[in-house]
Amino acid sequence: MIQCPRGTRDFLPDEMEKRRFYENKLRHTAGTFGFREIETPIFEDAELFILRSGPNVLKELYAFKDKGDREIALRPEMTAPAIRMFVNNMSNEPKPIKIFYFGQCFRYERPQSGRYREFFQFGAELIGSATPETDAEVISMAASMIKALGLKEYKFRIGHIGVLRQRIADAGVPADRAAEVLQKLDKKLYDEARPIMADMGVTDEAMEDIFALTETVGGVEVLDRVPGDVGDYLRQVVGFLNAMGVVDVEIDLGVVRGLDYYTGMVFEAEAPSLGAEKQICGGGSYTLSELFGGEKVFSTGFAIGFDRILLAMEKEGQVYEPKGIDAYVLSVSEDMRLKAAEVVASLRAADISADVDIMGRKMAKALKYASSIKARYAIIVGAKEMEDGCVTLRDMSTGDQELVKVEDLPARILG
RNA sequence: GCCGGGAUAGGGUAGCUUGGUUAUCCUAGGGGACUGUGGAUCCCUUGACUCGGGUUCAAAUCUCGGUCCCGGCCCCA
Repeated sequence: MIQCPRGTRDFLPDEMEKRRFYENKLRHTAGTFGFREIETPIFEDAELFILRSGPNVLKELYAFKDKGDREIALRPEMTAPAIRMFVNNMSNEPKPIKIFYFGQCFRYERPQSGRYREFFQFGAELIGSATPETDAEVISMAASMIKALGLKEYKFRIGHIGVLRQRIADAGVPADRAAEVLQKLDKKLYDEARPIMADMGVTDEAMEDIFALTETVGGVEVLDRVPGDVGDYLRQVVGFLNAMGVVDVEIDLGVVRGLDYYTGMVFEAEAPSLGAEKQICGGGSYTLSELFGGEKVFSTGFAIGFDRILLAMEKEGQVYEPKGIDAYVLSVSEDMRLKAAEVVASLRAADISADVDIMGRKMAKALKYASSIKARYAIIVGAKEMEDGCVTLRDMSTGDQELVKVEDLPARILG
């Protein structure tokens, strides 16, 4: 027997129906914010991802040479492809550009709960604008999406990477070693950060200032402790968020996020119920386009870990009931089978989801099957009723039956 | 990449410590009892020891390795 490759999954029809249902909620929400869907290739030139994330991503990339000796990688995320698309095809479109995407991504990592090698991301990018409203718009959409999915327990945190980067640069950390320091700060490993920073010539006083900054956590009032433009900027972002009804956000200047290209506001959402892999959403403002050969353009984007958020919803007890079909047609006797085929075809033509017995089952078994596929109605095609051009319409949940003319069936079922 | 726990019909399980008939039970699938009415009952039937090597007269059981899953670490764009 051949199993799925490590870290991949099969989605059976019930699961797939559920996933589509929630995907479409996300698509719908994006639509209400004026974002439009795009699709990019599942594989790209490996260089695209290395440019974005640095050569160290290579070890977690599904990368290979194709038959034309091209270095190819399965996409590990979709921001870089989206921005590549913008640079190649959309740079002259009126700004701002609002796009979103949903699709699978691939990372060569050890799978664990909420982490797969093939996983699904929903993301959006707002390109060409750099105002507080831009950031608020994006955060607000992310928040609306989590609400639309019905997740209850989650934490939303907004920070600003620019102020932290500036502060550590001013303190004497060289640009090429900033990532090292930020990584420790992200985990609040101050004791490990101290010797590293001391080695770079950062004074104790400057260090403690920086640590205090990353400990700036709480409501909007904590921004009073952040002097200058950044404090004002984030206050404006929060102001717009409040105006749009997003109130349950926390300021946390310790939100660091991994990559160099984030320039300003950054945010994350996590679901505490998930354990080690609890981050369900992450994003921020950045510039990437110039890396891919375009002009420098400010953007704000985010991505939702679709598998994780579904897992979190499941842990909260949210269940999705498969819809089933509208009608199941069965014939009472052999000589009615052609009539049954006509009936089911007429229902389908009327845009009703309808199935018909094709196994020659007896009525009892056919009804049992209709029940198991969650048919709302069984339509019993028998010789007696057919003399008057009728069939028996049986409501599968109540057991009520009535005689209905074949031509009246669609209206009766849809009504 | 590191540490630990696992894997028995489609799903859920018993058996493993102490090797020994035809591998347990529930559920599910197919057929029948029921000749024009489902979700009940009964009967028949389908279907599994993760894979490979080793020890042994004999391995689901002991042992080694691979694969996959789960918890955690690293990483997390």
